[in-house]
Amino acid sequence: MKKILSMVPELPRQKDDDVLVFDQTFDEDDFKRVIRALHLKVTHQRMAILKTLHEGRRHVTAQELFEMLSKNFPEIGFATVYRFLRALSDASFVTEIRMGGSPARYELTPKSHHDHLTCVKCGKICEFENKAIENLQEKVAYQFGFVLTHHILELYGICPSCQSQKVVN
Amino acid sequence: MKKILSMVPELPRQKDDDVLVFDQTFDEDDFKRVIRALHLKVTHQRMAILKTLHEGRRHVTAQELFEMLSKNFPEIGFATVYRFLRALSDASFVTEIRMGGSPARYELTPKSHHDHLTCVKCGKICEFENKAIENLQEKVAYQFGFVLTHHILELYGICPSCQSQKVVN
DNA sequence: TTTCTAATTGAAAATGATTCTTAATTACTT
DNA sequence: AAGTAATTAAGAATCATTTTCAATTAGAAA
Repeated sequence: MKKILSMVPELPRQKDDDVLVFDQTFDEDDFKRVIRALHLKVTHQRMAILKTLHEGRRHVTAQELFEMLSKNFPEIGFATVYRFLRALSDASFVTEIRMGGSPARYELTPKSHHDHLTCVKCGKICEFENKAIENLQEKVAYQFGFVLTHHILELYGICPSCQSQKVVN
Repeated sequence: MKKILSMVPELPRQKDDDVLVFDQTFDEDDFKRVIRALHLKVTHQRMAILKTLHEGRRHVTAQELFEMLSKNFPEIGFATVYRFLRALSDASFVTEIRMGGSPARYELTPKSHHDHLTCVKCGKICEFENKAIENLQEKVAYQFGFVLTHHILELYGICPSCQSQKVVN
């Protein structure tokens, strides 16, 4: 039972409702189950994509994923990668993160939902979960008569190490 | 083929820290001031872009803006629109909203910051401001040692009128 | 006002991410 | 093992956006 701690640069001070998020682990059979749940056939390519998403770095772009896959799987096409990522994210098995105009990044949807705190200087991504914020979001939606389906919360700022860097321009 | 109806569809129940947001008004001289503040020359095109942004619908795409401009200004090119929107948003005079893979939408940056609540069925956009959420965001950033620069909070859900619609599919 | 020059423009080409099309291959029936 | 519908790789197509470039223009200087 391997726990993956994604790119958190330095241990933040933990306090009340902010927690680090860990991924669950999957084996081959889980992947097959995921693919079948989408009413799709189990192919080498799809297995490889899920495996790579699971084992590799978090928050990868479709291009990065394609390049990682190409090493073990030279004949894979990126249309296949995009196609399957699309299917996975439509069904919420992966989560798509979009920032600015840059390419979308993908990760296996973590069990417990989390949001991102990104450094605008170095691009470091921290993850957090904050129930208090989520409760307030529900409250806002309720006031407008909406039923919430999901949300995107992306915080941007300057991380500790970039703060202590000299401004060179 | 989703129509985006901007502005607030029905008056939401107002409660404590959620408030509707209204833009300030600008005149020609204000526009000139904005352009000069960017160290750019005052041109017909730039004046027209600001005017249209100010008078037209909120949350327009560059294409929509281009089409609105074309009516009074047939020879304008969309490179000009994109170019100036970019300059304006780099300097935070306009705010860029990106959702999913669809084209960016722009609005003159409102005095008071607000976030969006979007209906996933009809695309209706409501705006809200919630200081309590923003305070919590600062708190999260502080816990990670970050200094916040900005944030994106997009809530998605089903609006009252779509909730009461029969499911056809 | 006229002159000058660097900034700006429109048009079209270029780019980058993503999606579609195709004929060939493959997974899962029967 | 055979049949067939789904899937594939490759590349073309698309879509939003950016860049290029020669021609025009804003605004400083004379």
